[in-house]
Amino acid sequence: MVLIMFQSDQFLSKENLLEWSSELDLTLKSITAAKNEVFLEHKQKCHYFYFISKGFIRLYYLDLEGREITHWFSAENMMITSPFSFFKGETNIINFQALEETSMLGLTKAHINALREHHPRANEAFQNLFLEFAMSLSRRIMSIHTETAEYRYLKLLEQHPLIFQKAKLAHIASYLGIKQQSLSRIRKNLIH
Amino acid sequence: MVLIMFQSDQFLSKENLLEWSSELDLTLKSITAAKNEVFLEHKQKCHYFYFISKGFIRLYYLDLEGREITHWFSAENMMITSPFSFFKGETNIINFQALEETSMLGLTKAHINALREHHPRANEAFQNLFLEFAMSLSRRIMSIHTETAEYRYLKLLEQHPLIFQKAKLAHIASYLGIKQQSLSRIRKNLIH
DNA sequence: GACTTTTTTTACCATAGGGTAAATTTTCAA
DNA sequence: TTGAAAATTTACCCTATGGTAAAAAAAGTC
Repeated sequence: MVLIMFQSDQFLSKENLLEWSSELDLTLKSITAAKNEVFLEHKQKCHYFYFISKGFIRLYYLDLEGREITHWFSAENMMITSPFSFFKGETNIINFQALEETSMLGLTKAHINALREHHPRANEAFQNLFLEFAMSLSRRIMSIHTETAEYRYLKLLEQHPLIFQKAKLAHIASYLGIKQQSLSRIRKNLIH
Repeated sequence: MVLIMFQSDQFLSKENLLEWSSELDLTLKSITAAKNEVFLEHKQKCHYFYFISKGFIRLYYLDLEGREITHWFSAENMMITSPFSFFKGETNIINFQALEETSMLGLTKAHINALREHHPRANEAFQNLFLEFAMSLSRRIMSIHTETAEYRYLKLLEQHPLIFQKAKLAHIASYLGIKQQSLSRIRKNLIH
């Protein structure tokens, strides 16, 4: 039903993941996606927790009218999955699209369980990822409920300028919860 | 900064918590709050992960104009805390208010660590709580972005009728992200 | 049961953002 | 470099929700 994306903390770096995995004789899957490729579609099952080594990803779903709604952006050194599918075994409703050529490590549930069991720091790091994810979602709801679209746009621009380099304004508008025309109007009024 | 609330799953029942705690010689704190009492205020530190044995709780924060915004409701057999404060040690920004006479168990971080370490099922259950919490927040953002206020009102009424028995319409309006007058108008338009 | 306080509704106008559609600008490919 | 496609902006009018304030209804208190 929903998806997870985490800003990877200091422990869940590419180097740590590879080192710990090799100690445990685990081989993480290498996954690449071309620019604009949707490498995981809704209605499919999500088999991996993805670590993004390089690239940029947009997660989106379709509303009742079939319009794409961007749910999250995810950059290098972040981890994403579709929790409802990956953890709960249901079919996924989120599309994962690479906005540029992207390379990832794919961790299966077995990989994650092994890492958590044998590396206390990995266990802590995963726990922390979930916590950070939940907190960022809470903050986002609070932001929607107390801030204007204009202010949310400015904050996103300031805090995540990378998104504006990689994604289309249509993607950003739906992430902010408004239509592209409204975002365009907001941008115009700011310049004035 | 933000808060957590979880629908307790089958493992994190009051009975299990008490049984496992007594096996480990842990004494959980008994906490009660009178009707309308704010038992944890913003700017205070949150020392507990609360299990609600009996009662009903509203979590709210103040926006820039000082208006109360309801962030979550929480009923019996659910667990809540302010993760930013409880897990990260920062000061809390959420007010915890009992909407009726409420009794709770207070678990400290030491309690939770001990339970997770010695009871694999408790560990799983806590992991699952975080996951469910994050998924429900994701769903809520998707709902805000794709559904009208009227539809979200009707869905809340259908899925969580208890809230309408315990909370004021002003609380519910701010939870839905609208003003009380707007909720009142929506309700009026539905009746006719 | 009358008074007070709280909660909820109503009204009126203002405003942010949506719907549709077209114009413009940018990007990309031949 | 030019033409086609994609992305972005603009325009016009519409609708949902907000702001302010008052009225009505409900709940609590003596």
